Amino acid sequence: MPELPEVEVTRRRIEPFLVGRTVAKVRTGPPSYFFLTDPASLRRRMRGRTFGSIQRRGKYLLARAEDGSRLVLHLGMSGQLFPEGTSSLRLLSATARASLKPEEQLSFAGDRHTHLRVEFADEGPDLLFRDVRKFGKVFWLAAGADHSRLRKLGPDALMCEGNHLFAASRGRQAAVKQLLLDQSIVAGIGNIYADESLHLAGIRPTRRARRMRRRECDGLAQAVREVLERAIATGGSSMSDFVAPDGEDGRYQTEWRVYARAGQPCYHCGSRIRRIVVGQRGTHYCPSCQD
DNA sequence: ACCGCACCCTGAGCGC
DNA sequence: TGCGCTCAGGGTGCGG
Repeated sequence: MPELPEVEVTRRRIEPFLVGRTVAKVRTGPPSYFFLTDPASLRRRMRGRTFGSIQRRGKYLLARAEDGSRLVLHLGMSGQLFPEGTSSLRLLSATARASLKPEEQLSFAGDRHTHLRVEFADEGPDLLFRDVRKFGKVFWLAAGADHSRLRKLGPDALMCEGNHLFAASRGRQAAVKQLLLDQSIVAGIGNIYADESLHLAGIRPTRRARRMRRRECDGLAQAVREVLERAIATGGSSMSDFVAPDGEDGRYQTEWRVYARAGQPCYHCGSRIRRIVVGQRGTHYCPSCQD
């Protein structure tokens, strides 16, 4: 599931395939809630644009055209953004993979889950946005326009600060983990990095936010930044479907301390990692390191 | 203002 | 072998 590190890795690797290129044609799937801008309108508005930069805000990507209009993308749960011809087995489900010959698995051309394809005026590869679960989002923002989804975002999680977490947690009965997952408080943290950050900070995910002391908020903010920076440096976490635009897997999943490790020993103290549910999310923690 | 929960979707993995 | 069920998760929006 793409969170801040996976989105940032995607941004960096997609940049050379986007910046400076002019859109010749856009192909889309049918209208669905995936398209917050109607696909016909999106195709029309993108044609002829030249992209000047691609930025990230929380888990959103914003590709900026020369006139200040922007293509906004959210990868949702299973979104994949990559140039045509990317070779990765993760672009296919296990069953789809099994039905293909090995040579057909090497280069992905598009399928029914590919909702957006951008063709450019040059000879370079198309850009594809594939999303099996369709929780991703695409919309177009005219120059100077804003969108409620972007307006609501808190400061980027890479800039997470203790005083901000402390202020935001005052009077909140909810678990501190839910605070971290609230994109309007800090933008970019998802389920994996919330659990990982809380373990590094030694704080139990169920701790009521209002009980957090100032010093603990400082420690948690630092842990969030450390975990996210390390995850970016290792190419993000690859589970079933995250694939960077160059087809390479991330490696951070090999460094998970608690996520998906229920029943296994804590690397720090040897206690068995527990799995509980917090705010309808699977939550993993060490009962002895985190209190 | 805050909080719990339903909802959107598909594939994997299970039991029968 | 195959069907039907459950689960996973981000973000929004609803009702309490």
